[in-house]
Amino acid sequence: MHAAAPDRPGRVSAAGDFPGGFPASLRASAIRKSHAEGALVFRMGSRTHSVFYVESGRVRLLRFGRAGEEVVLHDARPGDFFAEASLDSTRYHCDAVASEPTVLLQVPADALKALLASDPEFVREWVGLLGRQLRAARARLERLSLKGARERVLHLLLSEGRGPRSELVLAGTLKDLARELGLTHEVLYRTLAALKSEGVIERDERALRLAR
Amino acid sequence: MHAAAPDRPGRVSAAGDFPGGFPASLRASAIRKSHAEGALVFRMGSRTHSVFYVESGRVRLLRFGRAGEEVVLHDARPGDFFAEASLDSTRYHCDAVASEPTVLLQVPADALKALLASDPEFVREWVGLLGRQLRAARARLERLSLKGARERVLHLLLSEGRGPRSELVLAGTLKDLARELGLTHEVLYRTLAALKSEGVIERDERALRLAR
DNA sequence: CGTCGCATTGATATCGCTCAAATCCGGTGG
DNA sequence: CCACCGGATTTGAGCGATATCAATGCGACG
Repeated sequence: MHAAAPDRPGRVSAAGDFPGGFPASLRASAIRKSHAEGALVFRMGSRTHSVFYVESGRVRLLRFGRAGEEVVLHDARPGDFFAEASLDSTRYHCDAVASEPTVLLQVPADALKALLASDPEFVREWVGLLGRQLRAARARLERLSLKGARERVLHLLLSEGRGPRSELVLAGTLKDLARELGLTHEVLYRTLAALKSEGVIERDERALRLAR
Repeated sequence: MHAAAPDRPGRVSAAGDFPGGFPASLRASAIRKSHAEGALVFRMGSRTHSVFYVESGRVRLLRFGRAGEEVVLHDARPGDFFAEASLDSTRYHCDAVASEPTVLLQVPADALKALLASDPEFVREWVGLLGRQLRAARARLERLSLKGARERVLHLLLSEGRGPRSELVLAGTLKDLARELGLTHEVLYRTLAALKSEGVIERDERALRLAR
């Protein structure tokens, strides 16, 4: 269920998909690039050329409805890969935008394919990475299919939290968390306040955990 | 965006994840097994031993909340793999239940790992499979993060439908579709009726499409 | 010190959920 | 052949939870 390594505390939207860090075997072909806040890393519909790894900063994968509503498909944080599923696709299927100043390692798709064809150890790492991301996406799916705000919060704690108290360290703001949970921030505030006053959870500066 | 091959019409919850069919290289190590309707293929928490391919029938991956609410994580149809993300995990993280009489090809994890370590062509197929499933899961995530019933239906048509009219052939019942969309069936019926009366969509025996 | 964004709380509106009932349809058995 | 049954499909009515609109406090930052 968990994408993160057991030695790290539970986090939200701040994965570090590759516990081992950036694979050494990819380093030679990777190009380091910096992006300013708001910069477009790639645009939906452009030809796929690379897979990316976040060294620092943050990149959001977005799609837009006709009314301009922005939907976050993925929120890549330091240690995450993104666009890794575009390997066998000819076009990017969403926009990638740096939501803060960001440094990326950009890996040409050709190099990655070559490595997959020649390095069994790397294959193992890469298949593991995709599997973890898939499980994480399905966990989020499960969470969003719950109806109530309270149930989603509790599900998040239970499935992502660490330790006997299901402690969860918040990576971003509560507004970010609200979006991750498919709620408005107002409802999340109220729900957390209610859970706290009922003695179900405890709140900390940057963490949530079950009370008992 | 699309998980299905371009030559097939858009479908819902009836993928066929592996356009090329069951990989020939896996056939030797695969075991064919039949399951009656309602049979448990594996249970959450048991040790991972195999990855599965649906020849015929249907398998649902389920998790249960404390109140017994059933959440469908995945609905595997003929041509789909499932539990493929459990390769590097030691325990299954959900239950797998045959929701109708089902024939599966069961592939021992060891055999799969061996193939990944030795057959570059198979690696390409497998990485492609995982990537498609990841994109499909994220598309569903995007859909569930939309607020209104109407928006979800339209998003489904736009993202899964085929051809100039975004035609979508329904694999199951409208109740199934409602669950896939995270709605009650009543709301889905009403929404479809409204969209139809407004001339936005057309409905067929087993298909939906944009009117225009 | 002024501004901006997050956090918080209040009031109201909206939309989907729940409960209910009627119809349709395929399948089954008498 | 027909009555009957169960499940899907529809439509209605009302409720409740979440969204929306608003206002305030607070801390960071220039």
